Amino acid sequence: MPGRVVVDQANPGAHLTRIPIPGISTATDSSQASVKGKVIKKGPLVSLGDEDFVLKAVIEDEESVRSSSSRNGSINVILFGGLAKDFSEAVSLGEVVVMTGFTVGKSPTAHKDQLHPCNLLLSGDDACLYVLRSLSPSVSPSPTAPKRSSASEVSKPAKVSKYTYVPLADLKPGAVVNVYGVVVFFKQPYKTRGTDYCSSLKITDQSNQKVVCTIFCEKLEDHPKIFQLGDIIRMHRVKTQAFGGSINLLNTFGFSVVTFDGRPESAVVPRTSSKSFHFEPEDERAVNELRTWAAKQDLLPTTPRVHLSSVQPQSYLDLDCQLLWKAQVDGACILLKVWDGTRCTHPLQDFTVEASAIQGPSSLSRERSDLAVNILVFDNHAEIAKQFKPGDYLRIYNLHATTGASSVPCSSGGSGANQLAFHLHGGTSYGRGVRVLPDDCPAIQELRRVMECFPEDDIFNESAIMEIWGTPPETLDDARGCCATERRCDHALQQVTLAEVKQSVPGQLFHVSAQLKSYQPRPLYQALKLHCPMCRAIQEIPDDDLLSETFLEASKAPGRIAEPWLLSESLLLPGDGPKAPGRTLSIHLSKELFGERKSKDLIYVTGATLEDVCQLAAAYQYILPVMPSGGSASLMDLSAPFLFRGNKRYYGCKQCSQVSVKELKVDGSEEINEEMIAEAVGVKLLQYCLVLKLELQQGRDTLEVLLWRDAETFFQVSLEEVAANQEAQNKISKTMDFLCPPGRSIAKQPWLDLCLSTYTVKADGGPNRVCYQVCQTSTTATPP
DNA sequence: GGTTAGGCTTTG
Repeated sequence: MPGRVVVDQANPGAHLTRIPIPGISTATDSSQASVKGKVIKKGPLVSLGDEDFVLKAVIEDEESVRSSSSRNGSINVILFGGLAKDFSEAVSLGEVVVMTGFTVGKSPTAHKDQLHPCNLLLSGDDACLYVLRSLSPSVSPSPTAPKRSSASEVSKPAKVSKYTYVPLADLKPGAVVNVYGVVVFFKQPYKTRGTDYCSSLKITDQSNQKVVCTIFCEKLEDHPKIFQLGDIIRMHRVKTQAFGGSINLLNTFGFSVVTFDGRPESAVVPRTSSKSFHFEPEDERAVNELRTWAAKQDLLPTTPRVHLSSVQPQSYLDLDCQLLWKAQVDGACILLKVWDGTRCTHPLQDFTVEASAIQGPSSLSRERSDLAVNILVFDNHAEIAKQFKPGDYLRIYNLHATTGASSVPCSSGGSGANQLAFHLHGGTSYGRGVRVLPDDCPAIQELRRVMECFPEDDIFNESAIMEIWGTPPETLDDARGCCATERRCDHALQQVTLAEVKQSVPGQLFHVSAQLKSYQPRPLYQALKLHCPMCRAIQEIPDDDLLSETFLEASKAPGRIAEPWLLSESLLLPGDGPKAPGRTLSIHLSKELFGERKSKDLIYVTGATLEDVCQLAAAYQYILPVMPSGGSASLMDLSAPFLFRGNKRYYGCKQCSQVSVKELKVDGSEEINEEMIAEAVGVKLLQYCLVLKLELQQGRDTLEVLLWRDAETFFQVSLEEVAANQEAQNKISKTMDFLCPPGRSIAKQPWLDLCLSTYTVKADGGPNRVCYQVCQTSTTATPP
């Protein structure tokens, strides 16, 4: 059947010349050729509308992979039309296919994906793809079981899988083996005294033997991704070791690990950070066999998932929740504010933390703050929690719901003997730990369904951002490689089309590949703005002309500053004709700082122009412009920066600051910083943010998305640096020129691999709006 | 081609 995918046909394309993948070139006479390979990548089915589809896959020449290190052993295959659709439905990763009737093209992505310089295009009636499928391959863990092959298997007799898996009861000391198992105990990776993190787990299999495994890896991402008891784990190259009368497993050279959800009904999705891993249809069967077996055993403690609404005092529980904000309490303790969409019915212990110590939106909607609880995370877990970001979904293992007075530094004391507090104690006993769960994992989907009943809060004020521009717009062909950006998230999501993103229910994450058609604002520097973490207002950065005027106005303020804690010195600067009369510039030094030999750290200035301040900033660390107000020092209008440090300018929020210039108290050893100064003068510091509107294009479809919350990750720059120096600004504009080159056709532009979040913005009065945002994505290519 | 840990509740 031409133009279709054919399963189970004996010896397909036998009348044609089989060309090994490395041997393919644009000179190949494709009408007389067939190509065979194993599917090692399978892209999403991309709809072009009208029952037209395209799909990209990568196949690997198994012979050449085995025999040489040739880079040309893997080739991109682009399937069109019904063939793409059939392939998407009928062919699995790891299966071997034979193709005929293809044409050979030049691969536009060869320099990026390092694959074969050509690609194979399958379209039209001549194209045909055959799947070679064994009818009953053996995946018995026993290495001795022979493998039966179906008549459709064209390649020689049955080949034995590259990997054999040893039943846990058959382990002998002093061997390197591959194993499959069900996880019956685990600890999240924890830091050892050595150089590595250690994962400690216990697994079992159909042989009923329980075996302890210890995995040492320096990088957290190389550790087994175990989320819950019952997960299935496959390990390659672990060594057996006798310890305490039993056999343990330890990772060794070339170690690799893949894990799977353990529930029989769930899809077999490998969890791994390794880019190329061995996965055959037999693996899927092995996972399913273990799942079915495990389900019939009484292996796991049947701890139901505990929601905050069903927490019992003095108990230990595992909790799935979302992080709203966090605050460092002291060196060994972090406070996490979390919620799970349910209400804890017990009275809760309260904590107070400085607003400035909070990372994330400290002002939550009523609904959310009613449901949110505090979790104190100690010691080793506090170290891990430092990496968490507001919005992360967390699973906390062996969380202690405790009552009784707490004496942690942030406890606001009070009556409290019956008040409930959540502690994640230090140490790893009983698997105590915490990890971020990927957004697409079933437990998180369930959590989201509950949470969706409560209005969306965001780290920034979304409507403020949407006011800056209008509403998002509307409107595929081609398949391709990538890419000028890469995703930094660890969501195991398939790529989808822009159309699918638009059709989705908000509150989800997607992986897409698209080009950048246009972006705003132009000029680019207008994208840099100021943002208040407290009231979430966003404002423009004033230009120097405006600032000069503000400074000039302030310099005209009458009177003197006579603060008892200041030493003042005035300079009479000569004028330059009637238009530029003489003026007085005063410099004030704090007596305490002078006594602490920190007189160069901070000076207060009066009567200075913007140029004066910039000049003084070269000689002093911090410059704080002030003006007289009834004998005391007062700050200038907060539309101007209230503080300067070198090229850096610090602004305060007009709405949230309660300005009053007080003496800065320092202890001798402490370094002065902008937070301390801001606090001394009652200023709530504004933060720099970058807000870009990107128009993504995927064939004929486009989608407008925002980039702001993760702009620093995207451009890999600090926005404070961008605000202060030209070099950092150039980095951003060069990157944008590279992603969206002026005057170049879209066909020649690079592709971007992106992680997108979708969410609803509550507009005042108007209908709710769905917005899209680029998150956890970084540019990879450095523009020339 | 090599140390770490080797399950079993903090003491906030």
